[in-house]
Amino acid sequence: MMDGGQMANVKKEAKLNTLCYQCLGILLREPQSGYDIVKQLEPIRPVNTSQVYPTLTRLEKQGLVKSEELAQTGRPNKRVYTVTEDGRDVLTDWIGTEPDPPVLRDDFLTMLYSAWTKDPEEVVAMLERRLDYLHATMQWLETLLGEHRARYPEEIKNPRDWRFFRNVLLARRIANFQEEAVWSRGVIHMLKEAMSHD
Amino acid sequence: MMDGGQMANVKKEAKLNTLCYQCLGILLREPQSGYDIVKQLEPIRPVNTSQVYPTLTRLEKQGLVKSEELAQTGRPNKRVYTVTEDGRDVLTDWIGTEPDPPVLRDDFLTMLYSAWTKDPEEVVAMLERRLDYLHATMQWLETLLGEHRARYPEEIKNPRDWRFFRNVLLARRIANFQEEAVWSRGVIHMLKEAMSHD
DNA sequence: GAATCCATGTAATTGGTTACATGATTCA
DNA sequence: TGAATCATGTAACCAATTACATGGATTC
Repeated sequence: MMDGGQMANVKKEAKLNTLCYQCLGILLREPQSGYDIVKQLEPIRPVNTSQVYPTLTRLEKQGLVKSEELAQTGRPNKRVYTVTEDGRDVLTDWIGTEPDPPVLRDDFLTMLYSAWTKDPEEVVAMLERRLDYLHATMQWLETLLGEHRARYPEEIKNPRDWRFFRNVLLARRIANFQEEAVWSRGVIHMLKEAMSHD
Repeated sequence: MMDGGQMANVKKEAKLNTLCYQCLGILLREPQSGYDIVKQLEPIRPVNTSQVYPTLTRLEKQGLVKSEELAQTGRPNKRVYTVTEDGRDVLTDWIGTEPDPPVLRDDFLTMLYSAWTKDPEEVVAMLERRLDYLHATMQWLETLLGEHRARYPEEIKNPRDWRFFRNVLLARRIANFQEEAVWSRGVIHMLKEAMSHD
């Protein structure tokens, strides 16, 4: 309050990376520890503790989050982080700005890129294993989505509640995997067609 | 030929990253320069020259590619790289191994994750701008795919030709964008529904 | 006259992964 | 008895981006 002008400066100087905004977003839903964040972030963006802990320390130094030690019995103490007013402002100022184009890193597709050097049968086998992976991941995501919808049947309809966006973002990922499964089956079909003409 | 045993060792020691395999794959299609690789890689995986040039130097030191200077008139000389036998072996040995799970980096989705802090109208505006981006990118990819299919109508049917895989991989990216566009319109619809009930 | 294309690189910095260190509790 | 979960961190390394440097040819 007293040094509002200085705080505004801090806000403008801060150039944060994606992980910072992801941490702020997750902590705004509910205050929690670095360990919790890593687990919550797993379905969206796998990240290591060795990256999260220093990030939280940095955010605290910048005054965007604050923390307090929470004593626990039978397990190690927790350091629980909460988003400050400044942190919330930095996050909401960022939302709506022009994002960088999305980037997909997928070694499987890199392999397919040069799969013309392989026997078509081998490529079919690769795609079939990929389908197994896609189905397994989809089932996991569908379980998460089902639980979410069962637990918050009303909140997921309210765009002012974070559960609305968790609902649609989970649905999007599932649709994405579904679409890749359809495509994979199409490519398998094309490969088998071509093989039958030899 | 003389030191085949040593070469086999080199092959096994080499632990390459994704970019290395992408460079080997692109050079196996056709020998070309670092500059060419950056441009060819653009629709799949945007990468800087400052990462590609050192990578090619490293691959050459490992004997996986070889290069020769190509004199040009009216423009700078080119260093054209070609994949060696060892390089081809390293690449084909890698294809078919278990790939790391794919990772999507997308700041737009990170923004949506915390978009419950914003007015639903603002979120609708964000999604509509996203649709513009999606349509523009799709049109670009569809142009590339159309040209490819027109130029190689026979080759794209042959799974022993790299053009087959370029065809299906481009189609996959387009389907992906298409699917996200459908999803975006769905979310816009849900937001407008919720807004009308206030 | 300014911007873009062609062409190759180095240096500095940030982002991200892997390995290491510690230690109690719970479950198979 | 060994593995997994909870919990926090540091150190070393590899991956990737940004900035810098150079310079002729072409296009607007």
